Amino acid sequence: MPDPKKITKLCYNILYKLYGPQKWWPAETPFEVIVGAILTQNTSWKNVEKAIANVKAKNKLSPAHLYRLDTNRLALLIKPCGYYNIKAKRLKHFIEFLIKNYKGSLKNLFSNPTQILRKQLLSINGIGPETADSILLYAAQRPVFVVDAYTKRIFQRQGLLTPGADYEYVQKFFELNLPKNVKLFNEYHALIVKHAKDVCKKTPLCYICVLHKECEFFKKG
DNA sequence: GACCAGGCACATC
DNA sequence: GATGTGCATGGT
Repeated sequence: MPDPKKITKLCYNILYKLYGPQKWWPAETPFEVIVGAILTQNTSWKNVEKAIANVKAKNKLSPAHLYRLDTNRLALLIKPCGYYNIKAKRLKHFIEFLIKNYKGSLKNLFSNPTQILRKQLLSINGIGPETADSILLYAAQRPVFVVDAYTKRIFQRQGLLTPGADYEYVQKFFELNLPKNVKLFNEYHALIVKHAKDVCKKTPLCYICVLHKECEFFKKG
């Protein structure tokens, strides 16, 4: 097994060279990041865009507006992104948490240290590890590595992760082998998603795998 | 008409 | 603790 520090960095360099900066998260405000993070659970981003556009069109994209909006009406607005009934409830759960504990202010919520903040987010019904970490990285600008199905799939195929690796294990694999840097983590996760959608899915042996086999670490190994 | 998409909570064993 | 299931639309 090649040095994981070198491999994780090399992977990043290959992806960045292939696709360039991804400019994530695609949102205008931190609050929009959070809404998008909940709506994109097991859902294509295209559908989430439609749902968010509907909410914006009704001028409801703020904690105060969504707090007052009836859950069933909210569900209809976000219908295009699927699971709309459960996602309407999940959005409500987050907003009620924010209003009750932080007077509806993200700035107040984000004044917490990263680990406290993560625990608080995870305590909200409907926010699991990936959603929490997406909020931490892309809305609160914390150096937390976001793991998703793509990340596991790609790095398992390359033999860098064991098939059974759970969320925490995969996250630590990256966090321990990369410099703790918000910009790097931001770009890395975005590049993995880009790669998975563009190439990895369409070929039996994805592009990055091929490049890896040609690289010096695999030749030595 | 299958199959998948930037997960999560809950039931059951 | 591991595994199975419901949630649902829109694109390929």
